[in-house]
Amino acid sequence: MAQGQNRSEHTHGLLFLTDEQLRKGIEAMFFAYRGFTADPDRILAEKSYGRAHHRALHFIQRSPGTTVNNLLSTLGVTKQSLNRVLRTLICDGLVLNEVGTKDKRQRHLSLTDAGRELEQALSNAQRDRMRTAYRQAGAEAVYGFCTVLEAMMDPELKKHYDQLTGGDIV
Amino acid sequence: MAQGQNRSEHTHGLLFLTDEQLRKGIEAMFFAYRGFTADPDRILAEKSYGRAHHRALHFIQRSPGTTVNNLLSTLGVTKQSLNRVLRTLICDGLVLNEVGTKDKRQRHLSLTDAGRELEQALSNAQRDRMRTAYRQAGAEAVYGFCTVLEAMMDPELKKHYDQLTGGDIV
DNA sequence: ATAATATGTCAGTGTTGTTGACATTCCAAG
DNA sequence: CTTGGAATGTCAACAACACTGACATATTAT
Repeated sequence: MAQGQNRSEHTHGLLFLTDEQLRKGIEAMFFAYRGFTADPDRILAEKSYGRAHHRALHFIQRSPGTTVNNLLSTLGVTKQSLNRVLRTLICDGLVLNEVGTKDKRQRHLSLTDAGRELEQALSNAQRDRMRTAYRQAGAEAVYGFCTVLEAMMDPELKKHYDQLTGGDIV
Repeated sequence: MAQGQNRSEHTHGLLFLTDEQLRKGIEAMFFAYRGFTADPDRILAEKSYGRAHHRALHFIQRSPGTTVNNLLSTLGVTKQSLNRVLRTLICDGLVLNEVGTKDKRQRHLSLTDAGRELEQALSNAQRDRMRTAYRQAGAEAVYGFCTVLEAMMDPELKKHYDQLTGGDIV
């Protein structure tokens, strides 16, 4: 089968890649990322929130009780930038900010019911497109998709990714 | 939560996808895109350009002589936003702006030698990471990577993508 | 006691996107 | 030939979201 041929190239350790092939991958990333954010963006625009709010909600949902510092290094932004977003989310009653019990300097972040509701709406929109794309492409393609994306990450960000996803494949 | 899923489900034509699996793909996209733009961003920062300049240079290089309108719909931004970027690139002598011969309303955009030089530097940085990731992941994974990304695009953007890449695989 | 850590906040700046309004140039249809 | 519309350029104002730098406040660690 064709797969065997492809794999044999891989076992030789040398994948012949033209600039055209690489350029195509670059453009695929560009166009796909637009689609990736399009659906949540529409919901966010209604509530006059932005992508930064979505990201904060997502990672707080993913790690309830996380600290500000941890969220900072996951998102890779400055505390001033994150603070602007967090302040509005806390004021709007979407995020809870609780003083740590062990270390009272820390603030533990979690979602309120309203926060969970919005996060769900955003995630559902994004997952719907993801699910459709996955089904259209097939399981093997999905496996390859994640493998390449993981290989593209900066090591520092890969750590956060592995920590969140548990390190297992797809 | 269910952990019994494997590729065999693909043969059934129905991919069973948990929210966890989809969430993982979403996070992979987020973290990978950061890596995807990191290297060009460093070069751009030195020259006090931004990502928008990179995108303009890329697509002008890709379709020399393209019109402003075509570039607009490829990039998916307003003409005012693009114009700000184009103006600096033209003033800095990186982009040529020539009145159309057939239709003199149109402006045909192309890169100067200096423009090509910067575009090459940016593209090389981005392709290097892409190449490394491709080699690390293998040919099959690359095929799947592109397949899923293509399935994620909005139909309108997919047209531009197909037009640029010629529609052939990887 | 002092230093370091975790967090919050203020002020300023830059890039990149948005709308809205308006001028110019030019093609094409009446 | 006039008129409508398309393609382009530009001005102004504004918002989101990133940055830096400086400073304040608890709290913990040494």
